[in-house]
Amino acid sequence: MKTFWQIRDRQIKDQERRGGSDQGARSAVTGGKQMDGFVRKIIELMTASGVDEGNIYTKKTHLPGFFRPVKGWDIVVVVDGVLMAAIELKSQVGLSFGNNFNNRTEEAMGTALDIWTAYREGAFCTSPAPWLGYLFLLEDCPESRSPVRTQETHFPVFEEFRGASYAKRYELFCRKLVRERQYNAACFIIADREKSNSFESYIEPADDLSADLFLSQLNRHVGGRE
DNA sequence: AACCCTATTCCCATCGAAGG
DNA sequence: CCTTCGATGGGAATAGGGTT
Repeated sequence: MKTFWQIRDRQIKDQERRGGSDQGARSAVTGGKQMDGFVRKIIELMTASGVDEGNIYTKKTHLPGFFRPVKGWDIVVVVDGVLMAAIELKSQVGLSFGNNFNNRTEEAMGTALDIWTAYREGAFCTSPAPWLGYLFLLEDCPESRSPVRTQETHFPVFEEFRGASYAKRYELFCRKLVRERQYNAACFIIADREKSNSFESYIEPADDLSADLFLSQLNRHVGGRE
């Protein structure tokens, strides 16, 4: 968590120094890399449990899609030409929850549909079904915890969305991704920037979306020891 | 009328592949 | 080797509709 907030701050400073031109807090994100700390940690845990580091890729991770030619994943594990796992990491910070929630959900659903269809069409040759993971980090703040009104102009929305905050919407989304078998596991974390250095720098709102469960399932699949 | 929510579009640093 | 091109990704400006 500390790395995440540090990198955000650094990106802002870097761009100011260059005479930055991004709008608002965009400077903190256009440089990417925010999730590098999580990437490192996940790799660390996989190698510690017996996965050869040479089989874990964070660059050149493009996998074929069905609806689009390729999609680069954050982490891909390939052993002897067999696709073992692919992981996406996402984060969202700031106030524009409505539009960005919409964007992230379309993206995650689309990515899953794209790769599973490609798999069905034999894109991964003799590979058995890969393990897909989705990790989402949301800023913990009043705006992400406040209820969001739902518009029900023609038909009622599903009950679980009524009075749900964006944090709740993301939690439901992650859970549904797993239960609909779009991803094998999902991890949902919320973090308060003010507590970036404290012992309680993050919260895992749901047991079924915990980091622990996510990582142990990953390790089990890639064949490492637990 | 003020406010809130959603959809669309744009932003640009970065990286890697392709082209010269 | 250098330049160009294209894709990526988290966020916000904007517009438009609805709600209170």
